[in-house]
Amino acid sequence: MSFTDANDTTFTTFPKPTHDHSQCVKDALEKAVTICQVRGVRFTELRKQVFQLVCASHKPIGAYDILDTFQKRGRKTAPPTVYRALEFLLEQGLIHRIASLNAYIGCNFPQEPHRGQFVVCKLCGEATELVSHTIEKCIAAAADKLDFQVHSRVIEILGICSVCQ
Amino acid sequence: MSFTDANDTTFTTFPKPTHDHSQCVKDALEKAVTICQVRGVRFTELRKQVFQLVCASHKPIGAYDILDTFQKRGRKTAPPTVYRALEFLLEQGLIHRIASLNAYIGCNFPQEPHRGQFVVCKLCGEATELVSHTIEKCIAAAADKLDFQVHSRVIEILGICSVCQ
DNA sequence: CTAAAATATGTTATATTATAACATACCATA
DNA sequence: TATGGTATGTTATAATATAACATATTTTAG
Repeated sequence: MSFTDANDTTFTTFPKPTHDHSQCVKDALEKAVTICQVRGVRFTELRKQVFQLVCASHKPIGAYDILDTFQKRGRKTAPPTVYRALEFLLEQGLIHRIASLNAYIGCNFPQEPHRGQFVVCKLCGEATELVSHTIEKCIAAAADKLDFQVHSRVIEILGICSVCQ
Repeated sequence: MSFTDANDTTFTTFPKPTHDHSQCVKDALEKAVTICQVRGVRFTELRKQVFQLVCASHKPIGAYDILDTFQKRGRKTAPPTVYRALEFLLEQGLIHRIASLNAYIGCNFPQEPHRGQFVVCKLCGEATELVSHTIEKCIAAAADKLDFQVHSRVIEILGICSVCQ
């Protein structure tokens, strides 16, 4: 599912339409449970449900989509409930926020702390995560030159994926 | 004001507090006028005013800040007026949008089409633009690997600038 | 020069995304 | 089992952005 190229970039490929997605969500959830256990943080039922909704597709999902789903399921929910769960998941690195879409996506490498880099298809909405050490290095070098302390980065590549071309 | 390093990255330095900013805005405006003339697009009074407000500082500025300024000046203005001017300026590459801040900043290299990369200080709000060809190349390589057509990118580095440390 | 078309702006209303502030519930542990 | 910390519920509102339609201005073709 993920591989590393000559440029030292780790990819997840765009998910094949054929892949077993329910398994994919199950795995992610299991991983997340373990991570939270190890860290001694509380992966509550609410947080689990939000996490599962975010992971329910490989398309970034909006906070209000999550809200709508909860409401359709008959759970009376207000925005802060969703946003607080998202905040927790972001802090734990279990999901990422795509700033250019105001949307959230499950993280493919939750074990290791890292800054995600994203490739997002403007047509189908599918997104995939990269971790390019070359880009990291290049940013680090530039920051160093400017004597700038990097706290976080937003790297998002928008365009058309191979399937949609 | 701008220089290029060994990594093939063009920087604008964070603006010195001492620099002659009114001159800086004047220059930017002049450049913009020329660019629009050459392209045969209309740099109307409204667009000029919005451009000048965006360039009035080196901090990214919000659409509603611009709106407020217009209103304080006695001009009755509604959001679409501002957003349409911003849209024009973005299309012409005269300004950039900082997605992680929902804010807009003047472009330092408006002549050449390029994708800006930004370094933004979370304390003082000052921002500076990079154009790193290494990052470009790295992204291009990754996109190529994924058979992905790149339309646009969002690259934003957030942290603390040298002055604020 | 003028009518028609294209472009730009004004105006009203509303959509979308996100947070503040305070109340209540739950849970770990001493 | 009281207590303090953490999580969630609830109400209201802030902040950002766009839709839809009306009017004005500019450009161009005849």
